[in-house]
Amino acid sequence: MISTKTSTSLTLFSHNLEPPLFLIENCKSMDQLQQIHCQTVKSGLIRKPISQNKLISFCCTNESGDMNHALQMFNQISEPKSVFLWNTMIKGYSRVDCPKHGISMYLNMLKQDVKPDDYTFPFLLKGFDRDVGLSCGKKLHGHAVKFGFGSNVFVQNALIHMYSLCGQMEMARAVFDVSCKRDVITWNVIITGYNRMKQYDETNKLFDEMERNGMVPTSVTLVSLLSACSKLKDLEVGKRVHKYIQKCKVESNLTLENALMDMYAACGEMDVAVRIFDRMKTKDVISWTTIVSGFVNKGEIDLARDYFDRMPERDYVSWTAMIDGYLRVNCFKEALVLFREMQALNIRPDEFTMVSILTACAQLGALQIGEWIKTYIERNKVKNDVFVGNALIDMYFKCGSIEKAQRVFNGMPWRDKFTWTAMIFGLAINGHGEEALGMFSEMLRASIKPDEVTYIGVLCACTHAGMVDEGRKFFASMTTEHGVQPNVAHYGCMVDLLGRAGHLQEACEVIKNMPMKPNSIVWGALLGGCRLHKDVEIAEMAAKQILESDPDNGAVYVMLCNIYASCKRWDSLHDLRESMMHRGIKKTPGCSLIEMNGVVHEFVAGDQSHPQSKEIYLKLDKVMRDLEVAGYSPDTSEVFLDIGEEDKQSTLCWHSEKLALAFGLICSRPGVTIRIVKNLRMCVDCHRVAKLVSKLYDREVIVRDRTRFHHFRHGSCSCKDYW
DNA sequence: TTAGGGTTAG
Repeated sequence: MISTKTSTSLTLFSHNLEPPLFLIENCKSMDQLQQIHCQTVKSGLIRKPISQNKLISFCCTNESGDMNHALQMFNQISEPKSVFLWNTMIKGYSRVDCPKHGISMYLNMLKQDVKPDDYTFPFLLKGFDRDVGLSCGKKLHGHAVKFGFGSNVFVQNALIHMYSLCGQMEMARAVFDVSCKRDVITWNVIITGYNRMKQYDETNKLFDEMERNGMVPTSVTLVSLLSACSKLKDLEVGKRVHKYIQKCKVESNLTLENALMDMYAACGEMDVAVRIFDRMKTKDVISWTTIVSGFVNKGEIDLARDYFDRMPERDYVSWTAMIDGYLRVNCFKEALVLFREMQALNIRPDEFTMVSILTACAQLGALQIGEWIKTYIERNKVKNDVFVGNALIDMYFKCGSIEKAQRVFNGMPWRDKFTWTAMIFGLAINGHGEEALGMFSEMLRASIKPDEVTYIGVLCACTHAGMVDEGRKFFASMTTEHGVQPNVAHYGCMVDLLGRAGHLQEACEVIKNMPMKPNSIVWGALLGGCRLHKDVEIAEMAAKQILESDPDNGAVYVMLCNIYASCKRWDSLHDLRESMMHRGIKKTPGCSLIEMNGVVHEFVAGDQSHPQSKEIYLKLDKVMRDLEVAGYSPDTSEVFLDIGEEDKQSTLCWHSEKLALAFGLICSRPGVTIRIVKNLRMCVDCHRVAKLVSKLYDREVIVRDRTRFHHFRHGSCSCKDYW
C-alpha cells in the first residue's frame, strides 16, 4: 500500500526523485547544475549512485554540459563505478568530438575490471574517422566480438558507420553482409556510407535490394537516395522518390523537403525547386542556400543574388555558395568583395570558402590576398585538406610564384592526381618544362594514374620548352601506356607544339588525320604557329576555317592582321582592315591587372580613369625616355593601324601592361617584384620594354599573358623570346 | 535509474 504521504510526494516530485535531483530535470545551465551539486553534497545525497548518475549525465549529454566538470565529479567517486557511468562519460566525449578521450576512458574501465555492455561500443565508435585511426576501430571491433556483442544490431550499425567514416567501405560492407538482424538503420548506415564515398551507384543498388527485402524505407533513406540522385543528376529516380513521398508512404519533414528541392535544383529544374520552396511551411538556411546554389549552377547570378539578399539568415555555406556563383561567371573581383563583407560580419569561413577565394586570387593574379588567405588558414586552423593545398599551388603558379608553389607541394601530407597535374601545368606555363616532365615521372612512380588533364599539362610542358620529340612520344604513349584517348584539346596541343617549333606542314598533317572535327582552338594553334614563322598561306587557310563557323571572331582577324603586318603585306592588311570595319569587328581591348596592397587595379589600353592617371602617364614618359637612352627603340611591327610611324609609337605607349607597369613602379618599393596579368598575348614591344625595365631598374617583372608566363630578370625573359 | 545507431545546402 502506498501511503498518502508518499503519493503526494510522487505528484509533487515526479519520478519519486528527492528535491535537488528533481531540479536537474529542468536544469538549463552549468551554473544551475553547480548549485544543485552543492545541495546534494550538503544533504549527503551525493553518495547515492542515482545522484552521481544524474549530475554526470547532465554534464555529458546536455547542450550546455561541460566534460571537465563531468570528469571532476567522476574522479571524486571512490567506490567502484557502474558500467552505466563509464558509458555516460564515453558518450559525453563523443558528443564533444573527443573520441580519443572516450578510448582512454574505455581502457581505464577495463583496467578496473568493469566489463563493457552493448551500449559501450556504439558510444565509443561514434565520431571515429580517419584521424582517430582505423587500427583503433578494428581493435574495438575485436573487443566487441570478444565480449559477445558482435551480433548486436546497435553494435553492428556502429561498426558499419565507423568503417564508412574511415573510408573503408569494403570493411563496412563485410560487416553489413554478415549482419543477421539488420534493421532499417543498418540499411541507412551503409547507404550513407556509399554516399559519403561518392559511390552513388551502390546507393541506388542497395535501395533496390532493400525494397526487394521488404524493408520499408524511412525519410532518412529517401534523403540519402535523393542526395545520390542530386549528385548523379538522375531526375528520373528523383521524380520516383518524389511520387513515393506524395503518396504519403513517408511523412515529409524539413530535411526531406530540402533534399527534394536540392535534387530538382541539381537537375536544373529550378521551376520545380522554387515551387517546392514557395510551398514550404518552414524554411531554414539550407532551404535558402539550396535555391541560391541552384541558380548559381545555372549561371543565373542575378537571381541567385536576389535570393541571397532576401535570406533571413546566412551562414558560411550560403556565403560560399554566392562567392562560388561569382567565380562561375568569371566575376572574380565581385567574389573578393563578397568575401570582405563576410569577414566584416565576422562569419568564419571554412576550407570551401578558402578554395573559392584562392581560385579568385589565382585568376586575378592577386598574390598578396592569396598569401593573406594562406596565413589565415594557418592561424585560424582552417582544415588544410588536399583541396586547399591544390588551390594554393594553383594560386601560387598563376601568380608566377614557383618556389612557393613547390613549398606547398612539398609540405602536403596527402596528394591526389589534381595536385600532380597542378604542379605539371604550373611548372610548364612558368617556363620550367623539364621540371614539369620530371614531376610527371615522379607522379607515375608514386602510382598515380594520369588522366586527360594531366596529359594536357605534359604536352603543354613540351610546347613551352620546345621539346618536340618528347611531345610526339608522350602523345603516342598516352593511349598505349595509360589508356587515355586524346581528345580535341590534345590535338590542339600537338598542333601548338609543332606549329611553334616551325613544323607547320606536320601540324597540318596532324589536323588532317585527327579522328574528330578540328575546332577553332586547333586552327587557332596553327594560326599562332604561322604568326611566329610568318607563313601567310597556311595562316589564311587556318583563319578561313575558323571564320566559317565563327565569322565575327575578332581575335582571328587581329592575328591575321599581325601576320600581314609582320610580313609587310600591306595590301592584304588594308583589305582585311576594310572588311573588319565593314563587318563592325573590333579588337578585344587589352586589359591588365595589377594588385597593390591587397587591391586589384585594372587598366585598359589608353586608360585615363585611374585616380593616379596623371602620375602614371608622367612616370611612363620618364621610363620611356630612360629606356631610349639605354638604346630602346619601339617595335611597331605588330601595330597594324593605317597610321603614321609616330602615331604607331604612341599607340604602343598606351598598352595596358605598360600602364600597369608604370603604376607598379610608382607604388612599390625598389626591388619588389612587379606582377601583371594580361588578358591577351603580350605584344613584342611591351615584351621589349619589360626586359629593359627589369635590367635598368633592377626589378623582377612577371607578366602572365593569355597562355603563359614571362619572368623578366636582368634584361631577359624566361620565355626566351619564344611565345 | 538512467542511455543507443542513420539524413539535407557550397
